[in-house]
Amino acid sequence: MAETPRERYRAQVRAEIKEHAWEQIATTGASALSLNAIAKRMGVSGPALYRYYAGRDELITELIRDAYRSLADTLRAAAGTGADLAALAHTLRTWALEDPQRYLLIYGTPVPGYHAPDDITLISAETMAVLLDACPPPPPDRPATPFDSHLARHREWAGGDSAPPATLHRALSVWTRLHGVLSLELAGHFAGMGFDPAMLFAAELEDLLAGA
Amino acid sequence: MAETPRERYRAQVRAEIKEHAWEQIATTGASALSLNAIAKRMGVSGPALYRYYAGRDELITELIRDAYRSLADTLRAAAGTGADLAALAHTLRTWALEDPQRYLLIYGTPVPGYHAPDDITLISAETMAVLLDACPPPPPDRPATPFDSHLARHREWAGGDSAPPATLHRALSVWTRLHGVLSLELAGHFAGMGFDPAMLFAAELEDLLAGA
DNA sequence: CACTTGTGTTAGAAGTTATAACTCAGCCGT
DNA sequence: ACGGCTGAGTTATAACTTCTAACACAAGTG
Repeated sequence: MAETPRERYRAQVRAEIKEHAWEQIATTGASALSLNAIAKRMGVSGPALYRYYAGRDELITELIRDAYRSLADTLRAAAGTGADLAALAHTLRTWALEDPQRYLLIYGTPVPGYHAPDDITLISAETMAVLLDACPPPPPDRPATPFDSHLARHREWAGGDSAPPATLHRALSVWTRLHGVLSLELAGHFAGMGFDPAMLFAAELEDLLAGA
Repeated sequence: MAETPRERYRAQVRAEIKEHAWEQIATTGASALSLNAIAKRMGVSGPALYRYYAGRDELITELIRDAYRSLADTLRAAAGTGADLAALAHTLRTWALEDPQRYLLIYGTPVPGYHAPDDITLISAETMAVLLDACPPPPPDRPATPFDSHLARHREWAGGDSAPPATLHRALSVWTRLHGVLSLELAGHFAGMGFDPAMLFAAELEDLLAGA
């Protein structure tokens, strides 16, 4: 390693910038993130930040990477302590509610032109792998659905994993259903409806577990 | 009515502005929508647009309103021709794929400070009402889930509708599950996975119909 | 101890939203 | 039909934004 003092300082400043960026994103949203405002809060002048990030896009990309990383680590840590699918779902929801804008930075509206770097899609795959491992194998008596057979032939995804198509299907259902409830909750679409989103989340989860 | 020529012209220009706005949103996303760019494309100078919209926020609010309106009208029209829940789901998906950014303008990442005007939430309720009407009543033998009983006591939502809690629950499941698949598809999260999102959508829908 | 490297500075270009002041064309009532 | 008011479009300006360029200087490096 041999960290020079300058590298150490550089890393520290980069981290500080990201910290302020998260703070700002949490209050004003990612689209309104301003390098200038961050600089002002750090007591330096605008262009100074360009020594550390090539531009706004690179900073946001780094934040997205960190968000993916945080989610993957959180879920993997939970799985490591023997959490089952239900506990994993709860971990996901807690992580999302902890910082809604962080969740939405990953799963929210994408910028049309933007393409994530390859390493980010790798981290995303890691998250899916944790989810996949937590999905119990399907009972052997259940007939394969059309989507199952489709998955058997089309799975560039999870190449290393030897899970049967029905399990892949299940993981996808878990993912999309939990995301469906979570994203609508975070976006405030349940606001005027009176019920507790946590209970809808629990109901959907219950349904998923019963179906296994 | 008695439309004066000026009112007529004003309405026409407002419509033209929105048209260009949609075009721009489709290609660059809502966050990058620029009044200046619209003005340039219309051959007028920047501040001219402020005669028609008080600012960027008002224009976007109007676009959001139109998006909700379009979705509600589309679904209601489909329901009017006797479409069942499956057909309605297909209509929703078609509408979303037709202009992904329009869907995401409604259901994507919200701006933290933003609160939609009341009339918009009314249109949203209209959409939910269509969905609710298409949900078949639950078989009477099924026991109420915890969420069902929760809904029975907490439903500021759908006050006029006399649907039983189990039907409300079903409508919420339909909404959140279809949205889960759709939003991840539109955001490109299924990109590298190889399978056809339409088939996952169909599988989720099938599951919903079977559960009824 | 001198030198190179990198950090922060100011200046400035090219954008953006938005307001103010002004010109002028077109509608409207007399 | 004609004068006046209303409102549309203009330019100028302020206050922002991202980002580049040129410069000063402090710090680590040999």
